[in-house]
Amino acid sequence: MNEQVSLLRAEFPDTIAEAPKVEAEKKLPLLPGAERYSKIVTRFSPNPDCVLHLGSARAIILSHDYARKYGGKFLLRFEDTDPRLKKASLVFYDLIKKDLDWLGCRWDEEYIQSDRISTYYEVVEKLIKSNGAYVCTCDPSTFRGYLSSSIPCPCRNLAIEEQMNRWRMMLGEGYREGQAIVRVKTDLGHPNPAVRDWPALRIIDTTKHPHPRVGSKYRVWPLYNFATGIDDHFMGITHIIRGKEHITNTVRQMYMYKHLGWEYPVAIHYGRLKIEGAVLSKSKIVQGVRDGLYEGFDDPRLATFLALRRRGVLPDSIRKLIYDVGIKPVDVTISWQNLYSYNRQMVDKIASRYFAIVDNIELWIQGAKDHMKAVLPKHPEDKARGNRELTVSWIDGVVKVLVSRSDMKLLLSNPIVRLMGLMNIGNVKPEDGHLRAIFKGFAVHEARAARAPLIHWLPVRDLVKIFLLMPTGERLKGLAEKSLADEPVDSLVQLERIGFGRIDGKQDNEIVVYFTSR
RNA sequence: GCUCCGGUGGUGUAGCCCGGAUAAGCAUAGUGGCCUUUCGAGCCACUGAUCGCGGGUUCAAAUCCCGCCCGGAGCACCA
Repeated sequence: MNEQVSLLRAEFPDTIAEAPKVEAEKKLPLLPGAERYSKIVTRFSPNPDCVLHLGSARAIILSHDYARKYGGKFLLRFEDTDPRLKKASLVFYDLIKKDLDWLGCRWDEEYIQSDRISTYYEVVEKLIKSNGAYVCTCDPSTFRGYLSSSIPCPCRNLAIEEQMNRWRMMLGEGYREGQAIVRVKTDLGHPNPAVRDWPALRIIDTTKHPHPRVGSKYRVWPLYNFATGIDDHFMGITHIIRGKEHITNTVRQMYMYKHLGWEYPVAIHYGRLKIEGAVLSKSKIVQGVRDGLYEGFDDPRLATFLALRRRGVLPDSIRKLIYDVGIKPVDVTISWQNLYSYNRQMVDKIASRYFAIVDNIELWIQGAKDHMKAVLPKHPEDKARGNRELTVSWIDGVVKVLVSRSDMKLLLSNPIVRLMGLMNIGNVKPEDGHLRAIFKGFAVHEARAARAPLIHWLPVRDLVKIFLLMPTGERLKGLAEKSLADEPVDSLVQLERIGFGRIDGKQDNEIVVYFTSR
């Protein structure tokens, strides 16, 4: 068995889930009402009108992980029943699945509501025949009038045959868009007017607004509560984990369940998850991308999963964050620091170290010998990873290195400063366009004894250009040691004293690094 | 306005349902120290909430009750 695992790991490193997840899973609180079911079934049901972002993380991770924890099933269901206002786009069906894969939330079954229209038609007929629904032809504003005074509209109590007749007219060409709607009967005296006789199916002119998948095949489309309620029942969902904006929807749907003699699943509602400063509105994201305000759905300024992945955030960091936040109905505004902290704990172990400088200044060192070599480990705790070597030589009788301009103050105010892995220097003075310093020995312990700051540096030769993309969208040009070029695309690295990043690509002798965090 | 829900240190969370054990645990951020050829990780210490406000019940309340204030969600032929 172990042999097989190690073989698998060697061949397909991505197929094996790693340990941190197990540790995090311990913190998942018990699922309410789990004992009532022999098998837990959860679902994630996005509208494919945008890519997924951090705001969906609670629904996805909790639904998936609870299903796994209890040995149940996790379903993916695309809710694309609005060809007009919240119209789906074909690309998003695919991108959403990629997001889920990346998050490690593999689904057991997949459904698309636009494939299930006939099911909804069957149920609505059953519902009409059992006097649980009716076809309303009232003008919306007149209907609202009846509703607010708890008066049944003239359509509500028509005979069932007449209702069926109207329903067939809806399906045919008997009514135009907006002229008829199916409503589910509830309690007209319900304290919340929003619950009273809610709309279940409406007509959409799909010749004008074709559905991206099924075109103009259907003109009667179910609304959210109807489609979701039916699917949750037929798919055997035991636990619905969704945002608290759906609380009244739960109340609405329970009326339908009662009409049909179904048992409503356990519904858990969580609050909105925001992250400071980030735009988490799907319409704004889509609009921003379309207008060119963002580079794409993976623009580092966005909190989409695509962007987080590109920036080097690991899915398990998001998972840990979600576990930490829990399932309360209150809205939470997470700080990026929190995410970064979880991420660092994992990335620190895997990221190799390199020197890089964004804004450099030359430092000329007198008294140092020619041909020096600094040997630094790629990872301080994992020596097996090997070393990187930086060499410096005399140029016009001095050793020239590059240091970060941001270290200037530190260089000028300390009697001794250590260039990591190379030597100690002192007497730093600014000169026209560069800094000048004097060699002060090699010994680390001397630097430590003098409480000398340690700074990173670069040789003036053997460098690669880097292009650093910051989370703010800012683009910084810089230089890094040559060995950074050996890092494969997609690997996570630490640019020492700058922060963590992900190698995004290499082009024109330049390495593109997406900055993750300090 | 109506119908719901919630308010614990900068941020997030535990505890409250079944009131008492340290007048509040943890994480993160902040500060200091140790360690260390990174401003990372690790270790240690410190800072920081009288638990939204006021009243009540009780020997005892963050935990129960009432009022108030504040915040959020819903009130679409959207999901």
